[in-house]
Amino acid sequence: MVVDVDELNDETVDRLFHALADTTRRDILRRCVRGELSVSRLAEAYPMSFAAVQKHVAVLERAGLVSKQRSGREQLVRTDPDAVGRARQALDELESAWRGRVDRMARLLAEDAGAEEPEDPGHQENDTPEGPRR
Amino acid sequence: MVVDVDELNDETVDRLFHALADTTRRDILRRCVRGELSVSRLAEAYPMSFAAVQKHVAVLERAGLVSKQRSGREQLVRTDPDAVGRARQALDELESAWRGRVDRMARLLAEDAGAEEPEDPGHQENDTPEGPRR
DNA sequence: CACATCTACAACCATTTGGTTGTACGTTAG
DNA sequence: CTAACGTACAACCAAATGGTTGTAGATGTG
Repeated sequence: MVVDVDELNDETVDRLFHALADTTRRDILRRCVRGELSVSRLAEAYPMSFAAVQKHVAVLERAGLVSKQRSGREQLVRTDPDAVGRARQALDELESAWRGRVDRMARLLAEDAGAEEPEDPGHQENDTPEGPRR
Repeated sequence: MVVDVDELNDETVDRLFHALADTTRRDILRRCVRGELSVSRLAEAYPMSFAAVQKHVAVLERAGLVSKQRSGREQLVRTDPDAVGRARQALDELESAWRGRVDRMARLLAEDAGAEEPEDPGHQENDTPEGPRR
């Protein structure tokens, strides 16, 4: 769903996967899919304090997985339908390296190509091996 | 293929996404796709110590994303082609929550149903707060 | 109005994470 | 055999994470 051409930079993907790497947060995502829920309503479902759930929602929000909308004194949380699409895209970019999706693959492989290539879109790499230690 | 009916429990998905939530580790995955690399070879590519890279590889290994195979005095790392498939499956399970229903109508219905403890088809209903631990 | 709710946020604490250095051990090269 | 290499692992450290409690500000309700 209109998720394709975006460039997902490292920080974005970091936040995305980090947000997904917690059972409680994934459960919050599932709950807020079928309808907006207030934070306090959410908090009732988990064996932790309101503040803790608030923090989890904040993590999801910074990752772009949910958004909050004020309604009176409540803050309604709803998951962004395109969000999982972004995570999927990040996986696609990984998977394409060996699943043969040629279009993205070229750029990903170009970063190294077995020898030394000046282009390094993904990661800072020591073209001059300055010695890993120290 | 060969990725379908597996049960992905919470811990597994936690480890999977956590392993993916780091730029260096994702880069290691990409590098080890095109061929096995020894850990020390990998370590040359990053501005950190050998031991640090070793730890990253260990995280990827516990997540099932790579496997190591001894070859002489070297330990060759290669990524598991099915691994990203497992991550994708975890996303599928999230996405199916709102892929399987007509979005806007679902939200309208959910406003109502959500107010009275809806059954939770497809996931562990957490209405009894005993939920995820860490 | 008084009061209960819902939220925001700060301060604090224990554990984990991501990095370091140092040491030990097996394996290959000279 | 000796030396260099590749690895494993322990000990240590700073910072982030995930949780707590407490306080305070808006907002709805009697």
